Amino acid sequence: MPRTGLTASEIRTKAIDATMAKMREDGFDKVRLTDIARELGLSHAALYAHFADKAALFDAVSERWLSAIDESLEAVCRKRGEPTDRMLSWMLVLHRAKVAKVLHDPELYKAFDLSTAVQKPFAQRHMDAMHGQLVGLVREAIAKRRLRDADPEAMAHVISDSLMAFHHPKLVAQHIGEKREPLLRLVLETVLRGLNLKS
Amino acid sequence: MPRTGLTASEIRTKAIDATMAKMREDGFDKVRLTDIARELGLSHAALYAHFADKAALFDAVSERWLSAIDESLEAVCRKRGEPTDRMLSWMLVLHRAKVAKVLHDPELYKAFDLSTAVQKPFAQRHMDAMHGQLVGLVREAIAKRRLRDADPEAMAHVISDSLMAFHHPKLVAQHIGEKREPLLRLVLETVLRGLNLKS
DNA sequence: TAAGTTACATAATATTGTTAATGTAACCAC
DNA sequence: GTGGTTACATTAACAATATTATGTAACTTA
Repeated sequence: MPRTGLTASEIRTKAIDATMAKMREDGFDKVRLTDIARELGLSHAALYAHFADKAALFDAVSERWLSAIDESLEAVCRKRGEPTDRMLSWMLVLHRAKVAKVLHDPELYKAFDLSTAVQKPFAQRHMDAMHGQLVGLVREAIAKRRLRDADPEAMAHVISDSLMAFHHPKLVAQHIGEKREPLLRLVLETVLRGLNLKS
Repeated sequence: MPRTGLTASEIRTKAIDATMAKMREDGFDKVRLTDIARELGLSHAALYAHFADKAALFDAVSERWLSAIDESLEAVCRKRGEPTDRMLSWMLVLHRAKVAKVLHDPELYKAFDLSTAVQKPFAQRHMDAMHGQLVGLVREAIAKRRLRDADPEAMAHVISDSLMAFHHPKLVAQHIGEKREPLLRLVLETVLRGLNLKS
C-alpha cells in the first residue's frame, strides 16, 4: 500500500489540480513534473505510476475541461422542445465555453489548442462525441419535419463546418472580444433554413 | 541617379523576386536582407530606400500573391451568368488558391499566415476587398431575385463566415489533403438556399 | 503487487559569450 | 534629391556549455 494513504484516483485528481494551478500561475510551458510531485509530497518518479508521461498529464487537464463541455452539451440535447432550438442552445453553449476559457483561462486554452492542433486522440474523441450529439439532434429534427429527410451525418457535417468560425479553437481566440453571438445566430438560422427545404 | 540603372519599381520587383526565391529555398525565417541585397548588387542599406524595413519586404511578398488572388476573384465577379453560380466559382477559386499555396509554396504560406494572424494592414485590405466583391455578388443576386431582399452587407458576412472553414489560412492548412470541395459546395448551396427564403 | 523510493542516463532548457544581421546616420554621385 | 555608399550602434541569432527536467531501472514496502 502507498505511503500517501490516497487512492490512485485521488492522486490523479490532485496531480491534475496542481498542474492546472501551475499552468495558470506560470504558464503551461513552465510546468515541471518535479514541482507537481513536490506539491503532492511525492518524488517526481512516482507520477509515472499514474501518468504515462508529462504529455499525458497535460492531456488529462484538457480532457477534464472537454468532458465538462461534453456534459453541458449532452444536457442540452436531452432537453425537451424544438430540436432546432436545442441546436442553437447547443452551439451557444459550445461557443460561450470556448470564449470563456480564452478570457479566463488563457494558459489552459493554449495547452488545449496545441493538443487539438496535433490531433491528439482525446481531442478526436471529443470531436466525435460532439458530432454524435449533433447527428442525434439532426435526426430528431428530421423526425419532427423541421429538417428535410436527408443523410443526418452529412447534415451534421454541414452544420458543424458552417459554424466552424464560432467553435474552432483558433478562430474563437482570434475573434475574442468581438461579440459574435448575433452572427452565430444568423448563420445557424440560415443554415437550418437551407437544410429545411428540398434542394 | 542610381548606379544600378534600374527604376525604383524595378528594384522593388527584383527584391521581392529574390526574397520569394530565398524563402522557398531556405525557409522564410532564414531570409537575410544582406543576401537579398547582394543578389541585386546592392548594399543591404540600399534596400531601406525601397522598403521601410524587413517586415515591409516580407509583406510585399504576401501582398503580391494576395493581389493576384483579388484579381482572379474580381474576374469571376465580372463574368456573366447566375450570380449564385459565380459565388460558387468565387469560393472555389479562393479555396483552391489557398490549398495550392499550402501544397506548392508552404514557406510563403507560413509568412502570409503569420501576417494575417497579427492583422497587418495589407491583409486587412485584402479582406476588405474580398468582402466588397462578395457584397457586389449578393446585390446582383438580390436584384435577380435569387436571394431575398435583405441587408447585403449582413448576407455577405453570413456567407463569408459560414465558409470560413474553407478559406481561413489556418483551417485550410489544417485540412490539407482532405478533398473538401464537395463539402464546400454543400455548405454554400445550403447557405444560399437559406438566404433565398423569407425568414 | 500497486505505489512508492533512489539513482542515473538522456533530453530539454538556460546561460553565456561571440558572431552576424538589422536598422540609422552621415556622406556621396548622378 | 533620389538612390546609392560606408561606418556603426543595437538587436537578434548562434554555438558551446552548464544546468535542470524527464523518463527508466532496480529496488523497497505495505
